[in-house]
Amino acid sequence: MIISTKKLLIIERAVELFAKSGFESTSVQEITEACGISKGSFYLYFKSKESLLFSIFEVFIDRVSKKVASVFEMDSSPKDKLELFLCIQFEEIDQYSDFILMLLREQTKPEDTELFVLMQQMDKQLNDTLKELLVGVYGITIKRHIPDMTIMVKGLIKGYIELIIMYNRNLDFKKLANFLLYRIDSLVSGLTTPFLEEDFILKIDDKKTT
Amino acid sequence: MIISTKKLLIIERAVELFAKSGFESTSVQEITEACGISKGSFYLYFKSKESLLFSIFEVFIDRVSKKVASVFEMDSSPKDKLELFLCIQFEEIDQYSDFILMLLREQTKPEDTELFVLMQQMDKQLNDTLKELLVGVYGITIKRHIPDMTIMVKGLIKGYIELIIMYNRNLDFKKLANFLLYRIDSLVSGLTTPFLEEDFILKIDDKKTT
Amino acid sequence: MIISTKKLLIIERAVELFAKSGFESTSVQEITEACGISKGSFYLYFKSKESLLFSIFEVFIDRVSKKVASVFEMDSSPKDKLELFLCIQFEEIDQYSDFILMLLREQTKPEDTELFVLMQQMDKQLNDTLKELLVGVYGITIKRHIPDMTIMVKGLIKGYIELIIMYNRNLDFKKLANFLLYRIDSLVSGLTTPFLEEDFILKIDDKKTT
Amino acid sequence: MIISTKKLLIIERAVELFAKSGFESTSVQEITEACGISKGSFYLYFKSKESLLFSIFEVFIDRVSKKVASVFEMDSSPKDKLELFLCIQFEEIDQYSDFILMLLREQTKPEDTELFVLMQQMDKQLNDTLKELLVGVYGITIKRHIPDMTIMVKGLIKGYIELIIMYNRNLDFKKLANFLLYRIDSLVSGLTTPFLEEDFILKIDDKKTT
DNA sequence: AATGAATGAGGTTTCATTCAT
DNA sequence: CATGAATGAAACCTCATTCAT
Repeated sequence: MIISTKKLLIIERAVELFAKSGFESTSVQEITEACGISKGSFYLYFKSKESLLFSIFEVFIDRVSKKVASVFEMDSSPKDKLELFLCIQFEEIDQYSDFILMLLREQTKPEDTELFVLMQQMDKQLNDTLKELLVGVYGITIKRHIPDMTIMVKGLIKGYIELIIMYNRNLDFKKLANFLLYRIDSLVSGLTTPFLEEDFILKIDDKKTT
Repeated sequence: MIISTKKLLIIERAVELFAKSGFESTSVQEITEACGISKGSFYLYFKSKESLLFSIFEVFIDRVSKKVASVFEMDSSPKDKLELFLCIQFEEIDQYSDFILMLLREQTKPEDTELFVLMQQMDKQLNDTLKELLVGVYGITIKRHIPDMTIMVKGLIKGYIELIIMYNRNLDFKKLANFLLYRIDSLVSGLTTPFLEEDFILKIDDKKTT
Repeated sequence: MIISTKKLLIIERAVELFAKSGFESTSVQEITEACGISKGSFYLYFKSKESLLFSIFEVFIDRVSKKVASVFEMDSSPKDKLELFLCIQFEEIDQYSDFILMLLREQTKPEDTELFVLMQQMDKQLNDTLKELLVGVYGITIKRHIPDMTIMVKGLIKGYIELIIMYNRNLDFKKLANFLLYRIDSLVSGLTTPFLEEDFILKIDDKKTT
Repeated sequence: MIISTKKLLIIERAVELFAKSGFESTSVQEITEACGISKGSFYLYFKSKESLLFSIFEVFIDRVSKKVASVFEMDSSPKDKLELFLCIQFEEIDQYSDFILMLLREQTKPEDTELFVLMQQMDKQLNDTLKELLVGVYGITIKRHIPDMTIMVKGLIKGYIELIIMYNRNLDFKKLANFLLYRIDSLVSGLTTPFLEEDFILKIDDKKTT
């Protein structure tokens, strides 16, 4: 991931503009104007408007991945790792929140798009990470509940992220992560029969990678 | 809410197309072709492309509202009502799922749009309903946890809805609702100190209505 | 000129609307709405939107012609007739002023249009009338000056009509006609060499009728 | 007033087309075809079709203003200046005649349009110029007759201009100006009681500038 | 590397007119 | 006589992209 200064400039300005008005509604013209460069120059750095979106996403994923990786390299208890992981989700998404909101809104579905693939890879990565963390914390007995737990933990995270995004709330991420840790505990302790089959997530993620 | 047959036809086809390709990326041309009518006819039934979006939303809200209202009128235990409520969310959103996904993706932010107002009203209504149901089930001692519980329950619902939407999974909504009912039980029983203040949701919803 | 009640209703409402917004910018829809009839009905009475314009013009010409004819039938001095003629011009055009203004603005040039022909016939009629009146007042010696005098008298009339039209001024038409009578006298008394050839107007009007 | 070559090309071709078929009836398509450029290019030079009209008008006013200004700077008798002024009116309007005719026909009334304002400013300027010239030639005793004289002189000019415009007559402008100079003399010498009040024009022009 | 003029396909919308009822 | 749903051509305008300089 080596990116020229100019390319980064375009990415940064574009993130802001996309966040404000959406992808379709932001013209290349507006982007180049915001960068103080010519329209022609844009195509020197990006093959198309869509490829810019792709680059933005790449940069974002790169950042999150690095942070998550650092969590695993740390020498702390599984629970602390899970808590840290939750915290990172909030921190990162807080920074890119407007852009993420745009992505949610605009990303056109076509399942073959490069961008879509990227999003799915990211989701799979998130699923894997969560699984590892949950098994780390609750032992292998949790395994049959992984699909449900993954969905539910992601749901809880999303619930609070929406608050951050939609209402620009400044929340104490550390406290929130700690709070959620105990909610996850509650959920786990109450589990009996899983709703989803054990290999549910697996199946989905397999579809993604093939 | 009386809607002519033709208008309803357009709405239905449009929901499908919007779901597939997004709002901006679906042309009026495509919609009318899918309906087997002329481009001019479209504007007989809708003032503009955007007003179609508005109508779609109205129809959706109308349907959900009626169903939810029927839950409250029923003569069953609070828990059954909550379970039924969860079930309705899944059923309804299953039907309109693709369209909802599109809405999430495309709805341009401007906070003054009629459409945006409609969405917020719907959210407030959802919050109120949830609150009433939760208090019904868990008593007034739950009150200080209402903001967190609202966010979390909505998060759990969203988690599974995403499954439905993204992967077109046919799930057993009744079983899912029952499953979630017990998860909510677990969450409630583990609650200690709230993360959000008691009047948090209130504040947000107030901002919406003023 | 026998016109059905409904047809007259449409004509009247259309005159108002055309005057307000112009011909091109007034839709048949608006006209029929103003009349409280259906769009289909319009085409029962008029072959097309343009034919409506034609009808309006016909009605207007019919009115002016009748009034002018009555002047000639009167038993008064030539000068009084000329004065009366001037007065009629102001009165009539005052009534239809807004519509006339629209006509000036919008009438598309194409020299073959029925409407254009009608306008030219009307102009020729005006020229003939003026000629007869001027010769009546100033004798046959005025003949060589008829082209110039026609142009100039029409110019003077137009100058004041513009005042009426553009600024909605309520002027005393009788006084104005009398005032202009003396101006015409001044002009005639000062004439030496004509600027236009004697048969100038003739040539033009001939072109019109062939 | 610096205008790019291409912009000027569009203006020139547009003037011709507008003159032939009117503003509303001339499509941007037709204009660009006449210029040998693409539809998209048009919007590189003009924000909208209406703004083109505005530009055309600006160019025209600019030209006339410069010519009129040069008359005042000349070192000749007042009468010669008036004659020259009349001549310029005919010359300029001859060149833009068709377009002017279109303007008369199409300019939609709304009194707040930028274009409308421009037209009124131009008229006021014309009134002021005429007043100055008339006072220069006939002395201050003419003052109480200025409103009537302004209207009438403008009427006379218009009478002949219509000839030029409607019938594409090539007239000898110098001879015509000289001819009209004597007609104005006649009119002035015959004046007794004014028809319009002395401050009439003033009032109107005041309304224009406020 | 950088420009910006030029393109043209495609978008939304309007509207005069027709025709089955 | 009357209706109003339906049509489809044509209008204005936007925008991603290309290319000669």
